[in-house]
Amino acid sequence: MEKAEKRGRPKTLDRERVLKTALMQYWDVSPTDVSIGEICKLTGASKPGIYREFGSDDGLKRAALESYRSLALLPLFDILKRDQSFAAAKAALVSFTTQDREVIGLPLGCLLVAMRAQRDSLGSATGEHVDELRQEVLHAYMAWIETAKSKGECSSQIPTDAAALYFDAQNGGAMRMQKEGVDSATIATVLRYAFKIIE
Amino acid sequence: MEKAEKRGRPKTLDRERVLKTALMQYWDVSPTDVSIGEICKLTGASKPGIYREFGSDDGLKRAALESYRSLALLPLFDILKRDQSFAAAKAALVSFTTQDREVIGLPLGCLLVAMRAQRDSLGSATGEHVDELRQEVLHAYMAWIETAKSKGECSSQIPTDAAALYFDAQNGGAMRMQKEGVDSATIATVLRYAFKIIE
DNA sequence: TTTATTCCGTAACTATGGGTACGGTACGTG
DNA sequence: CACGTACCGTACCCATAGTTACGGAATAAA
Repeated sequence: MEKAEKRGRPKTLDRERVLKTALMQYWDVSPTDVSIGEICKLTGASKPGIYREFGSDDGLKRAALESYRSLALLPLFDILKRDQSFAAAKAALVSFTTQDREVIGLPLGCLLVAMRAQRDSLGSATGEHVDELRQEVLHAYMAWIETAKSKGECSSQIPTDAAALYFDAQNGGAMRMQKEGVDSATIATVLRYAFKIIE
Repeated sequence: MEKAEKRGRPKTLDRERVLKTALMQYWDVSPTDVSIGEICKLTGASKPGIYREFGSDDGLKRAALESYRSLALLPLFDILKRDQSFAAAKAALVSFTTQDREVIGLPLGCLLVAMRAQRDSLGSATGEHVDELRQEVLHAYMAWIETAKSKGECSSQIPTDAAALYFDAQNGGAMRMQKEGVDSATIATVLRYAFKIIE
């Protein structure tokens, strides 16, 4: 229904493989310390091949970040949107954040957190997408908190936007600790204390 | 007593100026996005001059970080060591963290936080100093918390090391928000909520 | 089989940045 | 005034990384 026999030389570049490899490298190493050449070595692709597919280094990073959204951000949004008590959601956040990454084969830390820290060293397309995702995350927290407030499960004392920044900061702190080698149990302890405050 | 008239051509390189310029650039821009050449342009020094004085890029960064300790970390330690109530210290931390940087002529954010985020891209001397300062910060928090516990101003429920990580994470989050443009009032609100939890 | 088409990948180009070789210069000393 | 000393800075080296020019190869259509 789609792979109609096209003219010309067949494409051999494995887009998915390049994209996944780039994502994992950016995530595991650092978005600014992985070169196109490195991705080529790891995937067997050629540099012009990658440029044809993604346009530029910026384009590849942007595409990888978009993949990251599907892979790591959507599950977070899912927890926040799920119909459950505020306390249950907070507990789910703690487990989600501190789950054993090795078991699921994903790197430590958070790519969005890393990219935010290097916002100014990124290309424009990637940088702007970072901003968009950050807004999306904050909006998700806000919607969640508003719901909790309306159900009376969360004090209306704290402004919703400040609370969203607070939760986002806690998550960012946890991701950083994870990357720096703090054990999951300690991170979970810290998070549970952090999440007690808003209730 | 010291500046005995030495033989040879007099030194013209202004060490303090280079050091201060480097510190401010690393702090304001990013420790990994400021080249030696840039420092030269800004100070009028020559590259070999800087290499003679600091040995390497790593040496200059390390020296700048040490300056940062005196300038920005010591005041923090001072607050934590001061003989005051736990609540007063927390309030002092909030004001210290959210003080108007423009007034005192210092960049936004925290150089140590930025360097921790790029730990692996730094030279060995700088990287190791980052680790040392991080330990020093955590120890300062721990000593402070232990004192508060002994005075009964802080619950002994939470493990001291987790509490130290918690305070450090809050400070890091605040520094990041500041750098991303969140206004001081909002940051202060977030911090006050964060600091309520431990009491 | 020829042609149009589409993608391939080697081998460059260019810019940046850490680092230094080396001839020169400004002093005190004899 | 010549000599030793200590620092100066131009001009270069070299590695890395983003990017592309270009000749070639593989396919469908004519």
